[in-house]
Amino acid sequence: MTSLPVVNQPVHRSGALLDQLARRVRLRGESVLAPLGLRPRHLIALTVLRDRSGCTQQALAATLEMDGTNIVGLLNDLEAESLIARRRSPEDRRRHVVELTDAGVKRLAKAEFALAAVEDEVFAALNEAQRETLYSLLQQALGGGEDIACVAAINE
Amino acid sequence: MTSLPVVNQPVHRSGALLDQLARRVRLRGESVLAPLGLRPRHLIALTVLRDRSGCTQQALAATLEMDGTNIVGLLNDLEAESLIARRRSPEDRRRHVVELTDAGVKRLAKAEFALAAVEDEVFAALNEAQRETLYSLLQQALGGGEDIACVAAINE
DNA sequence: GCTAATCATTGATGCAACACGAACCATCTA
DNA sequence: TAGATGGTTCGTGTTGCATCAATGATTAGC
Repeated sequence: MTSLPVVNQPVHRSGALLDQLARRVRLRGESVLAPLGLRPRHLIALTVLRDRSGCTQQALAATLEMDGTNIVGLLNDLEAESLIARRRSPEDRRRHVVELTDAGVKRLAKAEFALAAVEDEVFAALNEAQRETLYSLLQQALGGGEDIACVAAINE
Repeated sequence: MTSLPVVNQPVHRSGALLDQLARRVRLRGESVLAPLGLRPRHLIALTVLRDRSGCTQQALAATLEMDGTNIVGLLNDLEAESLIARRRSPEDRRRHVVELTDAGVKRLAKAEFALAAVEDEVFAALNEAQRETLYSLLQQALGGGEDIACVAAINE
């Protein structure tokens, strides 16, 4: 190979940091979300569904990387409050197609608004531009991964 | 006010994304870490301790935002494998000062090396520069927060 | 049309990560 | 000397999952 001076940077694993930061958001977020009748994972599910409405439960399980049985319970919670709706898929009537309802969209917006203070606190050390950068990096990292699974599931 | 076109961006809450991405890393990381006798939270603790060796357990509890009693158990695990050492603080002999041992540093490096493949997979959609940006943003966000508590605890 | 395989659902069981409280010892502080 | 504080131990409870087993509805292979 070449004699390029391989920089050999000290690796910089983000995993632990990510975990820790997520924990902080979750801890504070829980108490903020509670009055809205939501838990962190509900919020995640709603967030995912906003972008990918019309997902199969299987595809949802894939993106959330959760067991199918747990998805059922989670959707039960959300459906009980009419935040999502399950329709049977026309092509394959075994499948349920999950969609965000208007109420769901509103509740999600409400939750995000309520979380503003929380994120301000957790991300206090970052300025506006940095937060935006962080957001788009996260979005990109997540989007690149299992997105395909969901889209494929829809299009097939 | 001015007639500047206020962009009114759609808020962009990173919380849910952060949670979701952290979950992915954790899920994959667990199986990689297991052979090393570590769990995710051990890795987090070691990571924190690398930067802030000589922390009081209280300060550690603050940064990790964990209950003091659980810190004890966590440190017991790490001490049992000689990855950390507890010394009594000279100024206040009630306090334990926690330090990373050489073995701890090595094990941590080993773990991070083992996690390379995991992060490559999870951050596949990000290039090298983006990953580095993400890392420093996370670092900055975390450092800005409870850091003070730890440093203050040491310096007082 | 009979027989798999598949999707969603329910229920049971279990584990691990905590939080929380009570009681204890050693130590510092007033 | 009395009271607060840091760490430790133990017990208890909760929650977020995974996992396994069983069922009903549907589709697909032959």
